[in-house]
Amino acid sequence: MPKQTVELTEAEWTIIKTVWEHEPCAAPTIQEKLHRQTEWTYSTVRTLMDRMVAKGLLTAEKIRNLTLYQSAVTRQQAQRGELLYALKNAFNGALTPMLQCLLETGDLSSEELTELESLIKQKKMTRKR
Amino acid sequence: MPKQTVELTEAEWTIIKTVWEHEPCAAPTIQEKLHRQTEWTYSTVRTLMDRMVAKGLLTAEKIRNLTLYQSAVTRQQAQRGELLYALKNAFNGALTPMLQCLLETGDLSSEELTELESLIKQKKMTRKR
DNA sequence: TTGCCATCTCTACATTTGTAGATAATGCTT
DNA sequence: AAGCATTATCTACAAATGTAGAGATGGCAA
Repeated sequence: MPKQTVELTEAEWTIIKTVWEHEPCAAPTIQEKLHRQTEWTYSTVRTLMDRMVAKGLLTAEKIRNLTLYQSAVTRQQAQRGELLYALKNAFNGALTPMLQCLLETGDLSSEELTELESLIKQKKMTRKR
Repeated sequence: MPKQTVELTEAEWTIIKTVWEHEPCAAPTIQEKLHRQTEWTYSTVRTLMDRMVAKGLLTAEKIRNLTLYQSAVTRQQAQRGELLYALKNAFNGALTPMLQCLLETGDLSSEELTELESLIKQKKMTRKR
C-alpha cells in the first residue's frame, strides 16, 4: 500500500521534482541538472537521495557501479501530502477557508477563474451521484 | 514592516494557534491549554515560545514575575506563508493546479461548492475593475 | 518569617536537515 | 598494465527542531 501521508522537506522537493523528470536516473545526473539552481555538490545530492531511499521516498537499484533511482511516491501523492499538511496545521482542517485564502493570494486571470468554475461544476455533478 | 514570508514549523503552528486565541497570555496558560493535545511540559512550551520570540513570530513583555506573550504575525500572514510555501515547492508556483488538487482532495458539500462559486464570481468582478 | 507554589532561567540532549570533504573502487582507454 | 575519469562510500559537522530536567526566584498564605 502507498504511503499514507507523504511529507517532504524543501531539499527533498527539489530532488524529487528532478527525479520525476528523469527517472530512472543516477545521482550524478540529478546533480548536474540541479547544479545551476542549487550549487549542490555530488555528495550533497547523493546524501539527500540516500536518505530519501531510507524514508521510502525513492527506490534505488544498483547495477554494476551505478545506482539508479526512481521515485517511490507520485507527484500527486506528494502534492496531496503538502496540501494536507497545510490544511491540518494552518487551517485546522477547514477546506473552504483554505481555498478562500488561496484565491485571495493569487493573481488569477479571468480565464483561470472560469476554468475553476467549471471544475467546481464538475465536482458538483460527481458529488451528487 | 511585517515579515513578508512567514514560515512555521509544526510545533510553532500548535503554539501560535493557541496564542491567537488567548493573547496576551503567559506561557503556563498555553501549556495548560495544550496539555491534553500535546503532553508538552512547561519547559517545552516555554522554550518553543522563546525561540519564536527570537524569530519574530511572537513578542514578549515582562511584567514583574510574569512574561506576557503576543503574536507578532497574524493568522492571515501565517496561513498565506504556508500556502506560498506549498505553492512554490509542490506546484512550482502554478496556482490553478494547486486549487485543482485541493478541490480533488477534499470532501466538499454542495453548499460549500456553491459558496466557492460565488467567491470566484466576486473575484472576477474585482479583477476587471 | 517560613515555607510552599508558581514561574522563570539555564542547560542539555537526541533527531532531523542541510551541506560536503576525503578516500576508495570501478572501469574505460591507451 | 597504468592512468584517468566517474561513481561510490563513509564520515563529519553545523544549524534547526523537538523535548525536557534541575535549580533559582518571587510572592503569598499561615
